[in-house]
Amino acid sequence: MVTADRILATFSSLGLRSTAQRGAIADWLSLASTGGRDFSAEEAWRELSAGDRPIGRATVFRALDALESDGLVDRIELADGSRRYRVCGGNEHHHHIVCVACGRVADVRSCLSPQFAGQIASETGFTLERHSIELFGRCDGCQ
Amino acid sequence: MVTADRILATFSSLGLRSTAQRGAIADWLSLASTGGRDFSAEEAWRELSAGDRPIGRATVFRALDALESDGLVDRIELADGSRRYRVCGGNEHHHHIVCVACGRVADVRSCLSPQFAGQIASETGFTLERHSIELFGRCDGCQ
DNA sequence: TTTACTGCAAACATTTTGCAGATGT
DNA sequence: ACATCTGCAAAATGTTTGCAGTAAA
Repeated sequence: MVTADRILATFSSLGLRSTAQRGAIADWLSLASTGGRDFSAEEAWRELSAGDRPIGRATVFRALDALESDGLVDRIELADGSRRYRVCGGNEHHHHIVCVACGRVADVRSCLSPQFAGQIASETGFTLERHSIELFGRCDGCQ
Repeated sequence: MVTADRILATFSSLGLRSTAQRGAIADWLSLASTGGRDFSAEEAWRELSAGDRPIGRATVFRALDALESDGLVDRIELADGSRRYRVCGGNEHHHHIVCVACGRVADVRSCLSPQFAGQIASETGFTLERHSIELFGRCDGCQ
């Protein structure tokens, strides 16, 4: 769970000013984080704008970009090509598993085994630099 | 390497008629397959249309959809969200590694270790159904 | 008072859709 | 003949950009 203050602090550490809009974004993201919720940029913008005081679409996109570059939020590219975000608090390297029934997302710490890179090298001649894994399954509630 | 005939046969096995356009698409894809090349739908359309006889954009998109549903071509969702295709001949489950320097793509047969699913289950409570892995590294020529 | 931020609306890139006419079976 | 395909152009989607005005520092 990531507090609004921490998000605000991240903005500031990126050299970005503290504005009312970023405040609203921080609040909203903190809530999303508490719920373990993932969302699209559009979705975030729509919900933020539904509130008392609307906010520009571009503002939300730009904020999300900034936070993602910092690592505070993760961008998840689903297998169908849709792009989603998730507040992961800049934790160390991890992956995500998406429930095919209810859409819930959980963090996964397990990762490629160390010998995997060696296997790749001998199989393809490539050296491995980065990887992204998207997992799909069923959460405990949906099995 | 996948022949144009095989692609045509795939169309037909999907209950799709054999048309001049699908013929041109089969030829082009077969060539791409020989070169181990990956491409976006737009790219395929542009090159196909550059030839003697232009072809409709939607036609190419629809053909690619059909072939992908059959598994003859793979859709690769890159980490930046861009979507690419690659003729993989309906081979069994595999992944892709993309060279960060030259963009070359290779097939990777290595996969998640068998105990991975168990690890996931104990860690998250999810059962694993599917996964997609995108790997990024450097090919032998670019190291 | 300076510089960054915001909102807007337009641009953008890519994909999908509806439909009338062409074409394969 | 009849159902499917095609091409077109329009709509849709989701994101980015340029710019003039607003607000933080």
